Amino acid sequence: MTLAPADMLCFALYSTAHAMQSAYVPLLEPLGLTYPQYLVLSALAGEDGQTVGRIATALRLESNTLTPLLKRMEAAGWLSRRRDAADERQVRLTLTPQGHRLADQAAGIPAAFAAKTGLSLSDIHDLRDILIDLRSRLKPPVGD
Amino acid sequence: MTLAPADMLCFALYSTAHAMQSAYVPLLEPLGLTYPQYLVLSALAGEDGQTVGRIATALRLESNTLTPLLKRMEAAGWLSRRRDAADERQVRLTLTPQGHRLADQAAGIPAAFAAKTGLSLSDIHDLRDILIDLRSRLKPPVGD
DNA sequence: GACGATTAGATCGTACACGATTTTTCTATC
DNA sequence: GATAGAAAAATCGTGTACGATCTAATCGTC
Repeated sequence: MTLAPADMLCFALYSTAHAMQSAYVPLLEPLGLTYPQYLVLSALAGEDGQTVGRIATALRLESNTLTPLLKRMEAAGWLSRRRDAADERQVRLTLTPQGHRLADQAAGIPAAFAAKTGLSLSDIHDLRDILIDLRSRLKPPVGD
Repeated sequence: MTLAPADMLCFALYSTAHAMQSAYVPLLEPLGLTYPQYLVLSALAGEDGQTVGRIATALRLESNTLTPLLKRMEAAGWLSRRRDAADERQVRLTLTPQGHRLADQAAGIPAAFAAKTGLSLSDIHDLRDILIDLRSRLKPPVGD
C-alpha cells in the first residue's frame, strides 16, 4: 500500500520548509531580500570577506546556485565580488556600507520569526538540533 | 548582533529539506521521478482521479507549479489530464497502467528512506508531527 | 435567462537548486 | 620551469516554486 504524502516525514519536511519561506516573505520583502539572499547577508555580517566557496559550504549550496544570486546582490549594491589577489581562483565577497546597513535591519528577523511560530526559545533550539541531527545523517557536511 | 545561519531554526529546516531531497535522488532516479512528481504519484495512488486543485491542496502547491509538472508526467505516460465532464473548469488526473506500476515500485521508498535516516519509526513519527505542528503555526491549511 | 462575481487552471516572468561541463588558476613533481 | 592534475567559479540546461495576470466555465441574484 502506498503511503500518502500527508503521512510522510519527507513531505512534512518539504512542506514545512515551504511554509517557513512563505512566512519569511513579509519580513524580507520590505528589505528587498529573498530568503537565500538573507542567508548570504547574515553569513557575511558574521564574517565579512568570505569566499564564494566558504559561503557555499556554510549554506550547503553549489557555486551554480550562488553565482547568479551573488551577482544580483552585487547589482543591488549590497556586496562586492572581487578575485582574491593571492589566489585568483577565489572570489571574495565584501559587504558595502548599504549591505552592512541592510544586515543591521535584518538582525531582528530571527526574533520576529520566532514570535510567528509561537514556540518557546527552548522548543526552537530543540527542533533546530533535531533537524541538524537528521541532516547530518542524510548528508554529512563536506569541507568545513 | 546578527545570528549566523548555522544557528537559525529556519536554516536547519531549509538545509535539512535539501538534504532530504538529495537523499531521495538515488531512490527516485531509477524510476525517472523527481521528488515532487513522486508526491503527486503517491497522492494519486491513494486516490485516483483527483482534480488538480485537490492535489494542489494536498501538496500545498499552486497550479502554476503543478501544471507544467503534470504535463511532464503526462508526457512520460504516467497519467492523463482530462477536463471533468460535469465541470469543465476542473482537470482530473488519472494514473495510466504504467503510472500504477510505477506507484507500486515507489511504494517501498518511504521504508528505504527511513532506513537511510537511521531513526526509529517512533522518532520519525514524532519529528513528522512536530513539523506538522510548526507548519500549521506558520501557514494554516486553506481548503481541505 | 442575462450578467456580474467567483472559481479552476493555465500562462508569464523571476529566482532558486543542482548535475554536468568548462575555464582559469594554482600546485606538485619532475 | 614545464606540465599534469587539482581546485574554484562560472556557464548551461532542466525542473521546481510562486506572484501576478489571464481565460474559460460556473454560480448567484435578480
